[in-house]
Amino acid sequence: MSPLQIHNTLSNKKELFTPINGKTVKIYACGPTVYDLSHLGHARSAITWDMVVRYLRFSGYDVIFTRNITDIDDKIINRAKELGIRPEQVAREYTFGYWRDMKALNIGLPDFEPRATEYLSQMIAFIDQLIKAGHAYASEGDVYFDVSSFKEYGKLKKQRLEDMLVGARDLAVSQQDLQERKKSPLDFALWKGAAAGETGWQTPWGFGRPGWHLECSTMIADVLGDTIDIHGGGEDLVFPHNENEIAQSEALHKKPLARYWMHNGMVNIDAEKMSKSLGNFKTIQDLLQTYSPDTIRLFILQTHYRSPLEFTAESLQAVKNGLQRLIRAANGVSQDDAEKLASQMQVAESAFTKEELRKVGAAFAEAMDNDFNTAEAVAVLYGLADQINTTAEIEKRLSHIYALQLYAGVLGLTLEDTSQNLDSATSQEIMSLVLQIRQEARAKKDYATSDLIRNKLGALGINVMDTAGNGAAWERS
RNA sequence: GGCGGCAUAGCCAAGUGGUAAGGCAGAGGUCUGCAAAACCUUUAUCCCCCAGUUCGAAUCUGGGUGCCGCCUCCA
Repeated sequence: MSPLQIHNTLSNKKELFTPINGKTVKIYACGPTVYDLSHLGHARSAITWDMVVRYLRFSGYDVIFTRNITDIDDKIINRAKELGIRPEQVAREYTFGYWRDMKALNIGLPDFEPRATEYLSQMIAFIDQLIKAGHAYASEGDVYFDVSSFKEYGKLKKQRLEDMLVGARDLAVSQQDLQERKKSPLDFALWKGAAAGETGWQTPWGFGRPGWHLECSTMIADVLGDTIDIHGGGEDLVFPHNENEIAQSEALHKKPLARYWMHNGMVNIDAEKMSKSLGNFKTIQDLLQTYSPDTIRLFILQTHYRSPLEFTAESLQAVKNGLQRLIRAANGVSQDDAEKLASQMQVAESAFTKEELRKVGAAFAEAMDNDFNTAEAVAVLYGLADQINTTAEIEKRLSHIYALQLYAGVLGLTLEDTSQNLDSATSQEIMSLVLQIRQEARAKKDYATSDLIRNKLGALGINVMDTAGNGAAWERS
């Protein structure tokens, strides 16, 4: 097994990755709250975990990957009010939207994808256990986690309780009535009371809905177990979300929630974080109008997952241009090669075992083993493209094409050549051009040429029909 | 105010002690009827500034400056 190193937010260091149980790796990543269209920030997060899962599987691990969907939340309820529809409808619409976008971006399906509304009974049981264990208390229809009961609170964010209290003071002033129900401003809601008629569920503590952090703790315990190998999420979730997950789960189970905590960096626009609240986001749907899924993925993977990623149209265009070279190389530069490629992939696969490609594989693995350094891994892909383009030896070309496709695939890049896919407007123009050339041949009484065109088109399933005075019309037969 | 992170060429971006990957853009060239593609050459004596440690630092230490994130919903 490879000597994979992973940066762990808990220790703030790179650590050698060793799974709890042999080759099995249990991963949980925080998914979206479905109240609006997904944007590039969601894409970065999803692509990051997709890349991690793909590489771990490529390295020989059996990965169990779980990603949740938060489908009940204040933001969803507020959105529903704005739109005048039920929260369930909002959640359903944007859940489908998320799935559509993830599929478009070639992101693999998680092995489990629990939704918060499927976990009410488990969440209620979780709260009940926390109360019985003295880690939570009910207060006027709400239930709060007692932060003072969990000594390690703040270990992920690495902030002392006293310092956090200072920070929480302003909030306490602005939300006086809320704070009066809590023992400490740092205590967070496990359950929020709701008025009758609002969306909610009945519990021993009253009618209401779950706090946001609770679902992740509950789902992890239910789907994967008390301690998982890797927990992933956006950097902005470190505090309070992930910190609170740790508090809930570890207070109850007395075991570490996750051994490795991984966090992806934010996407910035004009040096500011892309976020819903700032309104400066680019939706995945919008981006896909202009850029291919591979372009978006390569744009994200050319930066290390923990670094901030600056979004500009220029850099996305630059990636698009660079990707062209990889695609051309991966699909054979000439038509000849493309045809041979299909029939000789077997040859390529056997040639792939040769020594020179071992070095390429080692370079790729070395990059990825270093905390998933995809920027370096991408450089390996470009190196392969150079090799392909500078040799005329067919066997070497094929084996390197095989390697390029293989490693690109580990990064989730398809390198699919869509350069010859024509839209219908373009097809119309081309037919118009062909028929114009044919018309000029007929005008010169060059019937050999005009008949050749008509017969060839006929063989392609296109009927050409000459008219008396309006040139020729065509249709698919 | 507290905590954390970042500063590398025109742009994007790797590199955490051994003498600056890769991509884009630019320049020159080869090939070509002309293009395109592809290929070759070229583009940071230097990695925000100052001081220090070291035989040796973009990489370590200290001090500045600037930017960002979290502390409130957020991938």
